[in-house]
Amino acid sequence: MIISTSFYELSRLCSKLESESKTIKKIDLISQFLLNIQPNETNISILLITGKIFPDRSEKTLNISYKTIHSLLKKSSNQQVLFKKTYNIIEIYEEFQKMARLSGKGSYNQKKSILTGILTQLPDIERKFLIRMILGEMRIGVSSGVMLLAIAKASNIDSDLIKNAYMIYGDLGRIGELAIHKGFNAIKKIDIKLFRPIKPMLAEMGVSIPEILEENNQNIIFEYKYDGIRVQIHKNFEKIKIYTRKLNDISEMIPDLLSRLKNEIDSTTSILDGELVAVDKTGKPFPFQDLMRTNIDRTKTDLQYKIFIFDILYLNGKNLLNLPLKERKEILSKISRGFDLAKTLKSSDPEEIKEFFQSSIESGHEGMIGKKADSLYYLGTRKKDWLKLKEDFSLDLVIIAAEWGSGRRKEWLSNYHLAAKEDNSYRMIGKTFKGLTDEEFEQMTEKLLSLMIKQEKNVVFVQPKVVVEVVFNEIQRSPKYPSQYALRFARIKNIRYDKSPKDIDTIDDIKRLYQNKFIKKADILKNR
DNA sequence: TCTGGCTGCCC
DNA sequence: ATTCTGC
DNA sequence: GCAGAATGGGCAGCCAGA
Repeated sequence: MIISTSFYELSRLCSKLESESKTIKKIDLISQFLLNIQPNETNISILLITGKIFPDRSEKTLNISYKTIHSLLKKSSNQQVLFKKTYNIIEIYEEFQKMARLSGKGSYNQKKSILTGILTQLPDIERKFLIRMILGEMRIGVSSGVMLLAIAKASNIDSDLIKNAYMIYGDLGRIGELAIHKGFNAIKKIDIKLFRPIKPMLAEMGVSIPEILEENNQNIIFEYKYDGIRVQIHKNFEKIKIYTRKLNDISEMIPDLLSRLKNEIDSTTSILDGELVAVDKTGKPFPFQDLMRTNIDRTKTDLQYKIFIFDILYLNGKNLLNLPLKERKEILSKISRGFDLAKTLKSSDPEEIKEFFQSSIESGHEGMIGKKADSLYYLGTRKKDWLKLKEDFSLDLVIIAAEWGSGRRKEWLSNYHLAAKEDNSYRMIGKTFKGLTDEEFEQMTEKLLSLMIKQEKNVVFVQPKVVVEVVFNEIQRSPKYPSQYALRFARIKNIRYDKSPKDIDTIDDIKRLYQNKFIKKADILKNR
């Protein structure tokens, strides 16, 4: 007789994982669990433990998140349920599938009633983890990385092989199922397949040009870093698809480029890596924000899409991932018949490299990326082999409010509302939670509480006294903040207890910075 | 039919 | 996306 | 050095409710 695993047992595992900090022990717990459940539960258990519900390469979504769950919990908290149902893992998963299939009129309410049904029946521990699964935040210290190791342990297959299979296949649950129940040969067989996107390699943050040169033995290829959407192009003769970093298909966004790719890439089959941007007729790039505005009337602008290709992963049936970058680049330049390639520089002269960086900035781009010339293409991971440098800016701003954190930041005010000066008041231009150490969070919490004016829900409003130096990468148009501006990627660089809020930067300063960026960037509002 | 809120997905 | 922290 | 957690802004698309 087959005994299916209850959702309670899965929740118990999650609970144990939450209280266990050692990675090795987590791996132990998970692999034991995976070996004890039924074969047809492996796939979905892996997805649920890692908070995924649906695999990376999947169009399915629940369209349920924090707000919905919060409102359901408020309503259902006083309902008494007399007959509790016990769910097994598969039943829970079927409910998720059912919710994902719903769409159209009445679907949202239907989803809510399904979810309420489940939530009211589940005991606390199961409810807690079910909610976290839906939110995609398990907070149990297990994401794909640890899960891969657990699968490797349970299947007794080398973890690098498992990892590689996952990065190629894009479905951790299925990889686990194959590894544990079909074994080594099934995993080894997994190879790149056209129109099944693979996880792109990622870059780490770099500090400086000398650091990049030193890190990589001077043997570096530098490349412009374009501010757009990372895209992976799959091409089989006439058929072309474009995928994003998270493996979603965005081919429909750029029909013009598809036909250019047909004509200007000389290959029968290929997979290419690049960045999608929008430029005006002089070649100036539009801000990222405007690249994303796909539903405005484009007939009144001179906006056109471009992809700058910088890598090739596959050509005419051959996997190129294990060729050194410089060889992949050579192949790429051979097959491009006029299609745009990312601008590159091979040099170890710091002065020349600095000029290259400056020219990227002057052309309106984001910065540059230094890549080790003999590095292989590591799927889905950040490696020191690729180091990025971006232009950044800084402002002195004042904290006008703060939000209580969650998880390990529960006891601290950890998310700060930042404001610039305007006349004699302060106008909010964004939030940040980045840049402080635990110790600094602690001190900052104490300081801000001493300046508290009032608390509303999760937000503590304070007298504008604490000045911080905030680093960011761009000033954006904001539809949400009264100042009409917002900072992109804001983080605190320094706490300036020495500085008075009277002397901080002003909304006028910010406005000027915003307008200045259009010297280098294209302006979508110009012709409208 | 319009508006606003929520979610997902880009960064 | 960026940053910090524990392993 | 890696993996995970904690959170940022804007835009499109969908749905509910007025």
